[in-house]
Amino acid sequence: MKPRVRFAPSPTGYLHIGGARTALFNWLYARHTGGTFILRIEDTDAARNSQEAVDVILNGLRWLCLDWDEGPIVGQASSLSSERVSASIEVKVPLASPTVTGKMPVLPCKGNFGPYFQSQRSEIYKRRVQELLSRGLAYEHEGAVKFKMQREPVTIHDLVVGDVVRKLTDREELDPDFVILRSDGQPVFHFVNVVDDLEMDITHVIRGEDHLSNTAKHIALFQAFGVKPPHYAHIPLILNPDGSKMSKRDIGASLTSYLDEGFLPEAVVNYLCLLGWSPKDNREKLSRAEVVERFDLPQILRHNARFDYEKLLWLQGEYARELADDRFYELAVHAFAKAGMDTNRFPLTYVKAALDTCKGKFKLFNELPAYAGFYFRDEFEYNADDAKKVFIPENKPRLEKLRDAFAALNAFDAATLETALKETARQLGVKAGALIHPTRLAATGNPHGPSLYHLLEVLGKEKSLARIEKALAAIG
RNA sequence: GACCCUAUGGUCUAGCGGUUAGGACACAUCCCUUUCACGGAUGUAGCCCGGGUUCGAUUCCCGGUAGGGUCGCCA
Repeated sequence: MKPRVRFAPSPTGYLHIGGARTALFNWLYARHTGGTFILRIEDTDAARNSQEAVDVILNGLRWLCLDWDEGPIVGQASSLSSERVSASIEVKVPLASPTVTGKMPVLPCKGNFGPYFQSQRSEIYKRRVQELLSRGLAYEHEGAVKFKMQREPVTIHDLVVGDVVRKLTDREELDPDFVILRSDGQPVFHFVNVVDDLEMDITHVIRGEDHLSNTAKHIALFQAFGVKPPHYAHIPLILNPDGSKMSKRDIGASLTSYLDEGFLPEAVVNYLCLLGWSPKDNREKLSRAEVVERFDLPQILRHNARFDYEKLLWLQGEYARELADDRFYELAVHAFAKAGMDTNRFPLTYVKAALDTCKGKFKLFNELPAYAGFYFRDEFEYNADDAKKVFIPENKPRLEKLRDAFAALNAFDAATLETALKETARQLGVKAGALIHPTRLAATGNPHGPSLYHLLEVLGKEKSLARIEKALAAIG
């Protein structure tokens, strides 16, 4: 029987990076085994539910290209533009318009085990509570319904951790029973979670280790219903760099923050794979297909891992460098637009030529406007520290001579510019650097950037000379 | 407090009853490039502590310590 695995987030308007990795591991296991990946929305907390909150989850998964076989159908109205989804990865999520009824998310779903929103499954839960009640396995208590928990230790057979014998804590020793139906009539998480897994024929539960202790309750519930519990795999948690628990308000805890910073989803996915899982052959950079092929539960590590932003950034650089041109342009244009720069005002060939000089030289797309903004605006500040160093009186006559040399040029391509600059330096009896640095600052305002000769070629003779002229005036 | 999980350089990890304990990120130095980035080379740095088993433990067992998790009418 093919595995049926699920990711069951609750819509809080926020998708934790750890939750994203849980989704990823579930997805990987389903794809590796040829099983079914199910997305179930645990929206029992009506107060927090909204279409937007559900969209955060759906869009987050779509961004990471984690497609699901059963669950809500994603609409085209998604706030995430499709161009941000890797072209190299087939997205199986069918597109359709979502229907929204009131405040509750009622997206059309696919799959034969629906509904996939817990808010629509109350009848099922009611029936299951009655079942336990009538069989004497649960009882009413102060308006709520409590489940008669066994007092003996429960053995959890975990695919990652191994056999765990969960004994009662001293509190549970006093009263091991727990509430399954609140006095307001709402069933609690432990109960709905088990009932849904049971009704949806879930075979593997892959979730964070924070659920390990509570698994005893879940197993007891399955047994009460006379059903064999699914296989459990508890994966280690993601910690802050300082080793503390990564909670909602910590930097980098939200998946959305990586999208906002201009990370590539393939870099995020690759990095997340490496956190708590290893291919064990010293390889780090792995394509999605390679991970799907190698991924399996026994290779999952047992200890928590700290989030290493620098390593993610390294992977980001790796993937950014080898982006296909079309996608690179799209992401770059998007980054400029986000920074308030409309590159559409410039000829497409100019934009592409400008971007070509930047490819592979920056990592995050959010860095791009600062890195290459000089291509798209003539007004910019000179880097103060660098200006102090290179906009000095003795450089003025040198820069004037270079301006004259450039002005005399017929061709204005990188090779010609390089020759002219080096020849000018030779005549001046100075190192090329004495001309390169002030010219770079004049043209871009920054001490760092694309290759000087190539950037001047893209800028063109007129703009290049104008900027040198302007710098000359600034030197005074 | 009780119960559970975990422990290899700063970080992510490979590994094994006998290894010069391997790789990656980061860091340092050098080369390339008169920017930055990339690439190349070199280097600093590690088996939590204490017992036990064993001819021999980083590896197996026990204890300690540390970190994390769970004990809700939150999910």
